[in-house]
Amino acid sequence: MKQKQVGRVTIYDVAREAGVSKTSVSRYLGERYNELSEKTRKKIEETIIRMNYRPNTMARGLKFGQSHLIGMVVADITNPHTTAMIRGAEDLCNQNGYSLMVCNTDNNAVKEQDYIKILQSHRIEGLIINTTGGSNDALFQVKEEDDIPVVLIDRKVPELELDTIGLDNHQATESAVTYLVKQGYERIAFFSQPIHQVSTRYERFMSFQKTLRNVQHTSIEDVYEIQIEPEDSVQLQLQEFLESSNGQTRAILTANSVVLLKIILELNKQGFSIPNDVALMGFDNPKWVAVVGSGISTIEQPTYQIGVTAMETLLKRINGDNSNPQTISFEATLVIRGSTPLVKK
Amino acid sequence: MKQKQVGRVTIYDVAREAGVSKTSVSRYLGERYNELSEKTRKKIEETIIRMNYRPNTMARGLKFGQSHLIGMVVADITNPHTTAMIRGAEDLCNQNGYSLMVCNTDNNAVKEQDYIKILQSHRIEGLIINTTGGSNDALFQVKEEDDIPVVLIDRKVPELELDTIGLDNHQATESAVTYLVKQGYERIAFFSQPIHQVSTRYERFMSFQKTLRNVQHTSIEDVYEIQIEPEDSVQLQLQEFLESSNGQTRAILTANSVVLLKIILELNKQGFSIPNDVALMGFDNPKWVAVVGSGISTIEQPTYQIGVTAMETLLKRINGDNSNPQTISFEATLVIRGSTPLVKK
DNA sequence: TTGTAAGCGTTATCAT
DNA sequence: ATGATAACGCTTACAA
Repeated sequence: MKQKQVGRVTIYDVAREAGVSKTSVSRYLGERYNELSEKTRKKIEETIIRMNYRPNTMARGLKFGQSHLIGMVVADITNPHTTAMIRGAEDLCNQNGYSLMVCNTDNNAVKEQDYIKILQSHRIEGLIINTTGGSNDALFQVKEEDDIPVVLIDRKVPELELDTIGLDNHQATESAVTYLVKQGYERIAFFSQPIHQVSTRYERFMSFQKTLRNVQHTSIEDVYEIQIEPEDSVQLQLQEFLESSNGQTRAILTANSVVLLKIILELNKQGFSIPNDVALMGFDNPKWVAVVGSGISTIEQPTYQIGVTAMETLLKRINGDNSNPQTISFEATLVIRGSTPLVKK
Repeated sequence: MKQKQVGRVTIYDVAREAGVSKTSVSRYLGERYNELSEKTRKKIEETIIRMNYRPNTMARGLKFGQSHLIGMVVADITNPHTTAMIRGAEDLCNQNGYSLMVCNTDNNAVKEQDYIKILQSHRIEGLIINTTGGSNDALFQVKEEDDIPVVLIDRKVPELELDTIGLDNHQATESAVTYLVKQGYERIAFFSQPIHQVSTRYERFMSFQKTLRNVQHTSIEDVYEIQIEPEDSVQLQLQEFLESSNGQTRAILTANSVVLLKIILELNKQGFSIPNDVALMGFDNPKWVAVVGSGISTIEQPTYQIGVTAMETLLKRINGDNSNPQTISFEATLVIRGSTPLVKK
């Protein structure tokens, strides 16, 4: 029973057309030209082009136990930070003969686990994951049982002992908070989506508290965990902060650009002015922040580079590097714009 | 010689462990439980879970000539419009047992062709492409020779007779231009990246001209083709427009959000005010436009829905629909914000 | 230089 | 109800 996919040319078809054996065609594909006569080689070359033959990756993969596939699981593909990392990973992926399967989990742990299973079925040779934090067992299993290298990107999972590429959140937060204090802000609030489970938020939160205590010697903790979806209480939380700090100079630090945008929308809606009523600074540096008011100051990450490095690390592991898992943390850069001016006394 | 990938469990391993034949395991996988005794079934089930077995998609694919893979080639993954379409496509993809391979071409035709080849090698069962316009031969070949359904998304290729899902650019442009004229703008300019080759830009440009002639009875054509990268001449082009229209009320329409951002940056840099010096309206509706000045008016596309529909169309074709290629054009919605106020006479 | 045959993991066919 | 076997497209010993 012929099950062959309609229209697909196989190595056997090429061999028949060229009047040689499929072994010879395979030799041609493997570029082992020294094992081929000039004539045969030409004939095969011509036939392959004419028939538009493309080697079947699945058959090759079956033979070698290799898929040439890398899995990349991201929490939110609509986030510019994510897409920049994808570009970095993809560029390197292709330069090394791999293809990238990008999977978007929408921050949903169940989706994440499902995707991991699918990727396992596709016999990916490596996995880069920006995890929700809800699939530790699955990740452990991929790494230890399947023996497939896993690189965490952006978000850490301390208990997992995996290569981790991301931002030096402590340095980043510390420099941001220190800067805000130096600019003269008396009350500084930190706004983030739910802090626990996601390491980036947690690290930024911890460093925020710590730095504030060290630099400002305050015991007030203006930390707000907000919900972006579905119903948001941001409005109330914002009011709470602004009322409690009435008369003081104040600034808001946001954990990422999604929160940043939300805060700006709310401030606008409630008629507060940036930076007169409240200064503003946020993690991530999407291009649009330059055109909001007199510009929003941000904490820029080398996003593309993070993607590249994650893939580099993965490739090293694929190529047999067995050294201890490492964490690479990139330094952030403060990009100062109009939203955090020096406070006039 | 064992070439088996280290650590990967096969159907044979499961069979041995469970003390049955691999046929039985295969029956279990195919959920043909009526051909299995209760006891055997339990035993297999238990073994599969214990060994963490995952069926090998490549082997399955080889057998069936199916990969369960869909290719999606996009021109710019950092564009929010693109990522929204990807989400739509991906959601539907997964609901139907397919996986999506997303490839980013950076608007580079060579990269696009390379990706198409790779996807062919992976024996994708369908292709969704937001094409640069530089791989018509390759696309023709995928469709006609490989007999793999191809759906164009966003950008059309008239000579190719393919299903095309996108925006009704004529309706969108017409309503935008008409609106601007009604608001009282005397000079309206259209800013776009190079117009030819990319159908969306071309259609918007054509409708821009046509509508302007019909509604404004003008023969002035303020059309500017700009380069975003590497060196940009936007500054000069902007000055040219603003000087030549000195004394008139004027507006700028941008072909997409990338151009929009560029224009805003330049206007800011040169000290022009929106909307006092020039009104502004752009295609696409990224979230940030709401917080720039008093908001930028935009032409919103149902991006997610476009992605979903593209995938729906592809699935229909995969399932054997042979009817004539169709073009589905979605209606745009004007989202009016502060950048296009009524001109006071 | 060229070809034959076995095997990769899976499913379908045909026995038993 | 269960198992042996062939086949999918490809590569590689091994043989000629």
